[in-house]
Amino acid sequence: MRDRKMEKEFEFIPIDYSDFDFKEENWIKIHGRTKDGKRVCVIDKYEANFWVILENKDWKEKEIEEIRKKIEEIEIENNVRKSRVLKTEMEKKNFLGKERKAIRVFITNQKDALDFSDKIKEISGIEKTREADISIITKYIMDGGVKPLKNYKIEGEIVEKEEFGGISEVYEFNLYKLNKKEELAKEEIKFEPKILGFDIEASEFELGKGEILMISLYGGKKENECKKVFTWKKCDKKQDFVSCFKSEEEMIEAFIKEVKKQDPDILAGYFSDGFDLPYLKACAQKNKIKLSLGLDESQPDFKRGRISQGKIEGIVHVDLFRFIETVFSQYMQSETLSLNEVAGELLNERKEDFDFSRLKKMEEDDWKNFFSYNLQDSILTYNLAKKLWPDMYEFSRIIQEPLFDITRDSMSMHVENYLLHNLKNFNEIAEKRPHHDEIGKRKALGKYEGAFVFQPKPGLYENVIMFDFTSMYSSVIVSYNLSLSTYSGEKRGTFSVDLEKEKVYFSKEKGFFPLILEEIIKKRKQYKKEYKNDENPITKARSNAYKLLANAAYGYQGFFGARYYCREAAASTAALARKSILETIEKIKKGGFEVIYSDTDSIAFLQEKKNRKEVLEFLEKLNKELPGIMELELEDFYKRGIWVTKRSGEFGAKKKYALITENGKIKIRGFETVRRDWCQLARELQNKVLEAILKEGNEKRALELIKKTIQNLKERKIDKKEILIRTQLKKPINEYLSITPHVIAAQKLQAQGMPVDVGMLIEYFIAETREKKALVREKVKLPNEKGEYNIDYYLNNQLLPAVENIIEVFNINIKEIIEGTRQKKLF
DNA sequence: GCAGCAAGGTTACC
DNA sequence: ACGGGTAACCTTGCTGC
Repeated sequence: MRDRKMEKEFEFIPIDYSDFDFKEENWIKIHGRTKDGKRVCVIDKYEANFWVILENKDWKEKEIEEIRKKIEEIEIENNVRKSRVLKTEMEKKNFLGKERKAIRVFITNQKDALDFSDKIKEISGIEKTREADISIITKYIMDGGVKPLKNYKIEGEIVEKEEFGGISEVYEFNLYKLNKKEELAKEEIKFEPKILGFDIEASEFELGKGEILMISLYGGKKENECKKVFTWKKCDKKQDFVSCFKSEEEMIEAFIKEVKKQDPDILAGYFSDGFDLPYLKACAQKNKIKLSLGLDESQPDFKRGRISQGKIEGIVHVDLFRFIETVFSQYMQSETLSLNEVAGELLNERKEDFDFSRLKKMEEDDWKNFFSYNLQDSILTYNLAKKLWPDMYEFSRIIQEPLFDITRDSMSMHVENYLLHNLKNFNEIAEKRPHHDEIGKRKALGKYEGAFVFQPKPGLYENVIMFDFTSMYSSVIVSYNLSLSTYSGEKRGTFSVDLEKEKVYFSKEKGFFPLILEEIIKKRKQYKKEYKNDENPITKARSNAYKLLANAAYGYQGFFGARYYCREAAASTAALARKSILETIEKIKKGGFEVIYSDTDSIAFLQEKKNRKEVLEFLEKLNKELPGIMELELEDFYKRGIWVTKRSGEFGAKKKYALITENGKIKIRGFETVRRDWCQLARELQNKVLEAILKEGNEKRALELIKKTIQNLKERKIDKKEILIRTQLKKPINEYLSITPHVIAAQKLQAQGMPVDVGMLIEYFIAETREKKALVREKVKLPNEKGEYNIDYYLNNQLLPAVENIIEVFNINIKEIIEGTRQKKLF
């Protein structure tokens, strides 16, 4: 029979993963492209299994046979199906670094693994079961399946229409049952995905409440291949990208048809998990049509989660907002992650303006603007997706998880998945994910001591040098072997760390977590070098992915939801990092330098009379004395630096300083200038004041700037947008115990009929009031409310606090200056 | 009624 | 439920006089 079947060999890029059950088997469906860009779907059988770890004792063969027999007899029956054990295999495995006797249990359906596991745990002699809680696709890849976005040579046979209950019938291309696969060398197939950006505009914000007014779709392999706005509202024939339809229903169907015609690999939206896609589905349902975007004609599937995840079969739906939020936000300058700001920062492109208050009285020109606005959103989304493609691609290949998950997982998940996919190199069985009660216990343990921060002496300094440790916490974990599997209750052959209340021990034998992390750090170095030799988006993304993984490893071990959570390891990492930085500070002092500041992994000190060569030689000497892979590097030489006092007390403020290099590059940390909850007026003034002082080395020009701004404020010359204060709403309005100005502003917003959601940035200003009011919140007004800004407030609560401590460095009291009585105090 | 401090709250640094 | 601790500094809210 078999030789009559069509066998074929082709090169293949796996892109999207899903699974299906057929009879008593789990199958993985992998959508992808051939080398020449044709769509194919490869299906691969997954032999569902998990592990049983036997108690640690001398086992007689007969006893084990009995246990295996008991396991093999277990059956599970639920509403959906009946499952059974297919076979068991004995293997020598490692669990948390220790050799263990383990039974691999093969079952008919991975989705029932936890149920089997529960029953098996009742058998005596069994210590625990593991890997029953790993998702089927992750487990398939862990067990040697086809890895996402790697290059393969596949030998397979065409799935005929009558096979597998007819799954190939709905497809317009071939499905192949995988017979043999071979992973090809690095990037033999140059793969550029076809991306489409999409965006909808609706009449109401609440899901499905209103109508979808228009849908835009933009992109292709090249720009402009698809450039469309679908609408059923007033159409202007002059806008050739607009297609008009008779109803919402027809518009949605035309959109689906266009997506099918374009046949993209990636459909990208911005906040589309939370808005565009579920809205589309709700409106399709309202119109009694199917949103059949999937390659198998299926509708998007919304997995439950904090925010739903919209999965489309065969096409990777990427919500760029989520990817940026979880992976990049901490490295971005943008104060919000709105499409406008993010596109501004990453692409130097902006959204178009549209006045939403026109929505109720739209005229022809308004519609024209609205269509154009809607199209621009899709263009930005497409351009962002193009820009971030190298990062998604590298993350997916390095972590070995499908694109869909890669663009949604948190950093802790990324670290965990990287570990899971590398365990086989250590013959390790994976640890389980903590249950609810375990998470509760972990959270209840409370905080442990963190980083050391040096108390700076306020002042303006010349020639400041900054050293910092490269990936400090990660290099501490690696150098001291700190992890769950190396954490030891015994003292023999161990290394000890003194924590606040206890002494903890770690084995000297290298554990898999520090070893995997060491590999990550090595690769980061290697690819950083590769990037420097060959600067392109791919080498940059590769180097960056390893950097992010290395930086997240410490947080992972201290995260209560982690499989490899180890509070002792996390606390020890912080303790040893503290010890290390304190020792280094002492050495720098002994080297004849004055240390000015230090936070966690960096040290700032004065160059004194040493030249740069001597400083670098000193750095080299320090490095030779550091343990393991720990490394200190030169961050930069600075021409000047300023540290100020706290507003309460005379001490130097931590986490607030500003530096300038010889080239005039300014680095500002912690000051109000970089805080978004201060008004623009105060931030800009502070920024200019810092710049003037750092550039000129004295306060003269800074004082002029301050006086001028205060004068403008008093003469009411300040534009409203400069005095707006923006604060994020962190929880629902009614949960606030203390009613702060931004809560009042949010209440007012709600009263105006605006949607108020957690996470929103609330804008307001402090206005003059007729009667004297004591509390700030009593003077709060929304930007669209009439009223004049409160001069007293902006002077005393915004401008002065922003510059007072900076000017104080020169022994000048700013209040006296502005009152005209200039007076220098004796120091 | 008000000073002084604690607590709540947000956003920064690394 | 989806990394950590350290720190500044705002406003409100309470206590005690």
